[in-house]
Amino acid sequence: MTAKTFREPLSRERVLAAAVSLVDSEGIKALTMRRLASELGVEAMSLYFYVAGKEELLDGVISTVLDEIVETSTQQTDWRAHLREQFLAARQVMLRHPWAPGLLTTRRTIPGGVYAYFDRIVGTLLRAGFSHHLAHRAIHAFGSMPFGFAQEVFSPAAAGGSLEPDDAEADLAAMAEALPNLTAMVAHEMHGATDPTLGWCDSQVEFEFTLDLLLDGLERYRAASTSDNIAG
Amino acid sequence: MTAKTFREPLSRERVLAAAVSLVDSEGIKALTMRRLASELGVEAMSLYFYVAGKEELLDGVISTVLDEIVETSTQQTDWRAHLREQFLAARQVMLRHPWAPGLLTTRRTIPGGVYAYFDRIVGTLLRAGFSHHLAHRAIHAFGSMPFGFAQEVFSPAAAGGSLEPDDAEADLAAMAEALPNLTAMVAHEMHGATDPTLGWCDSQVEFEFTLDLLLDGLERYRAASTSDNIAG
DNA sequence: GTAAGGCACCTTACGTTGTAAGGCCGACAC
DNA sequence: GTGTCGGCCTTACAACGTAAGGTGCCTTAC
Repeated sequence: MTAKTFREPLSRERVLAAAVSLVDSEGIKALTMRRLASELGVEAMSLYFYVAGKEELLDGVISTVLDEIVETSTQQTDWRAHLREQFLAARQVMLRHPWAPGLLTTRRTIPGGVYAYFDRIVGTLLRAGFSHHLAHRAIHAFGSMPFGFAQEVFSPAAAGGSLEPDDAEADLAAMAEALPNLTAMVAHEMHGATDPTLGWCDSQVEFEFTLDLLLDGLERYRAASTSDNIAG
Repeated sequence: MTAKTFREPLSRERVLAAAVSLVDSEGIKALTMRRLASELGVEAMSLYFYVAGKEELLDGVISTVLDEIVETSTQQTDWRAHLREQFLAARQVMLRHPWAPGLLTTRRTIPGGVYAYFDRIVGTLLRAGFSHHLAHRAIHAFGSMPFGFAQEVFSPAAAGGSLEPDDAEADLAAMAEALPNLTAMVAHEMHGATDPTLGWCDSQVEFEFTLDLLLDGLERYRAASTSDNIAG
């Protein structure tokens, strides 16, 4: 029978999916051609039939993750609610793949699908009455918000490392002296935390705060430009 | 004579400085232990006398760049003007080392000096009347602004790559069809550009726009909290 | 003087990586 | 049967980070 030796034929999709789940479970450093191949029950060089090389593999991995964002849809009609939901969904995707932001920022080519994704966002803005000019600025203002990782620049755990900040908290008293403002802030925040189990910093809340700060600020510009009829 | 064979002794500073200038001139991929060593007229293993390994070398490179930011000072007294100047200076540093943002986001340990840097920022906010809570939010809201690379998530040239977006502009007509909003936006922006030589997108202007959007939004919260006396 | 010790650097070697070059084999065409 | 070709494998190589240990020179002690 062929059943014994039968093997599901490879495909670009299978390779990329395997890569994503490998990185999810063992970190970005585990993603080597040999390792990925063995994960698929295949030799390393066989992968080159489906991806041009390691770089293209990484681009593909990113695109696969981005597709997860694009697939999310929203029923919201108000532009702010729409983008808010969109960006929060993006954040959820990135929380599922904490390594993705770091990988994305190191890509030297813009992975396919990014343009289409941004086109949709610009479309939302234009339909809401944004001028092209203000839409452009809005895209910049959002920064990495569309990808859901605006203020998580430092998230060592996400990159697969430990959370220990370089011996910084070895001597807490010394830290309080060297960093009076920071320690005071943390102390106040811990004390005032509504849910102590969340720790002193709920990054979901912070994400939404920043998001609303930007959306509200842009709304002010939009309202002003449409009433002045400066819209481009 | 010793003059002929004399060689300036190595030091951690010299190694890191050489690493920075090597990456500046040839990109992050050129930074290998062997290459860096040869740049210093030395063998690869000799570097291990000054840095524990490649990872620690990269941490050191980042810290060296961050030091450039910390060294900048400002005379501004208004909190907004102060932070604005601070962040704009950070941006200038990052423009000198376009590879730094990408490297920074991949670090798994928080390089030394980052805490001190943020402590100063928090101090500025507290002195301006920010509550600890709002100061905390402000830090999050700024995202990567303190490092000067908020909206430059995609800057392929910065990573040492080419600017070609993956064959995307191979067929401009097809692109216009697939990405109507984006192409319309670019078209409008190019037409309305005050200085055509800058291209359609002056990222310095965009950086300042976003910065002011955040600063103005936060100022509204600050003013409200101090007048309500919720501060603290 | 000379011997000891150690700093600063070098030599060699190993395992791992990405990938170029080419081989093998079953499926299908004629 | 013979050819063609898609799909996967074998072999090989250069470059990487770095462990282990060696070497030469300078300082210090006596």
